[in-house]
Amino acid sequence: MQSVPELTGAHEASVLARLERAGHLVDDRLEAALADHGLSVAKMAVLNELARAEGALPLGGLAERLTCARSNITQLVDRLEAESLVRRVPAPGDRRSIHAQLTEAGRERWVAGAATMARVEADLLTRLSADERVALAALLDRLLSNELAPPPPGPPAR
Amino acid sequence: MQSVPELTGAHEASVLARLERAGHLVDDRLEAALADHGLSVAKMAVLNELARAEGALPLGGLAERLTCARSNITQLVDRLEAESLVRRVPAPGDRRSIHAQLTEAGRERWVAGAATMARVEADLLTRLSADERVALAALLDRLLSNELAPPPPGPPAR
DNA sequence: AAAGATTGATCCTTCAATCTTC
DNA sequence: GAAGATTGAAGGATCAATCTTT
Repeated sequence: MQSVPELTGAHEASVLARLERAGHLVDDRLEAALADHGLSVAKMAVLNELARAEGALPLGGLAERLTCARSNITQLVDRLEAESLVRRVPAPGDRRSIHAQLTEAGRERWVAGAATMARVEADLLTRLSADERVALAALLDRLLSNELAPPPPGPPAR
Repeated sequence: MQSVPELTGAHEASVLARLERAGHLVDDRLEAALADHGLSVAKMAVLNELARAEGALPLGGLAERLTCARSNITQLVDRLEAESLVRRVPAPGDRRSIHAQLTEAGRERWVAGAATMARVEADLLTRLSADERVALAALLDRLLSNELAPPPPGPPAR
């Protein structure tokens, strides 16, 4: 049993730990509020894209916009279709492709869900002043700048 | 929320959206790095508690420390035990209770995993100065102050 | 062969129901 | 009956393999 790892990590971890907790807090609040409408964050993401598209979208396109695996979309749409919130329609030109479309019920649920999400988000941000929101956004942007540019020197982490 | 609904809405969402993305970024990096050791963030959380405990912990106690459902621990420990990283031992005084204990292999994997996590975390924070880290932590704390005190006036969100 | 979608396996998480022990 | 743990069902996500169409 060698010496306890971390210690130097304590300082760093605390910032990232807060970040994780904050992310989960937002997630949990949204999930809980959407559950009242029989919705979830994952379902709302699909409904959102479909509503913004003002028409049908290929399943692969949905996967791309939500940056997730195509098989994930297959199952998500399965559940949404079982609830009649979304409909699968054959793609016009290409018989390989399948498009997803909002139903009337789906559009109504989306409206309700979007209103709920906006309320939860506004609620969470009441603790921060306008200046603080700007400052937080800026700091997160600097952290996120990492996303497309993994540091050059040495292997990232192994 | 009395002024310009659309604009403030977009503004709020962008801060929260960044928060979610940042949270996922951290998660994904940790998950990818730990995968090289056959570990995951969830498994590391269990290993961490067991290592800190310097002995055996009841499964219910683990669920409490990780603030998750007890059934989650059951399955997590199932998988860890299948890999011989953790061992289930009968609790001394109470025949209802079962304790989990790190094996030697488990302790070794934990050491490797902890080192990897520390590296990933340090790596992610290189983009922020010491001052920025402090500022970010403070802002997140204010956001988190919401956690145990859901605003009193009016129904939270429905 | 490559693109689009699905299926099957696995992991992570929760809830409700169950079983044993207290 | 209540506490501790497990099981079963389900949502959510990923990857590898498969099937159809291009």
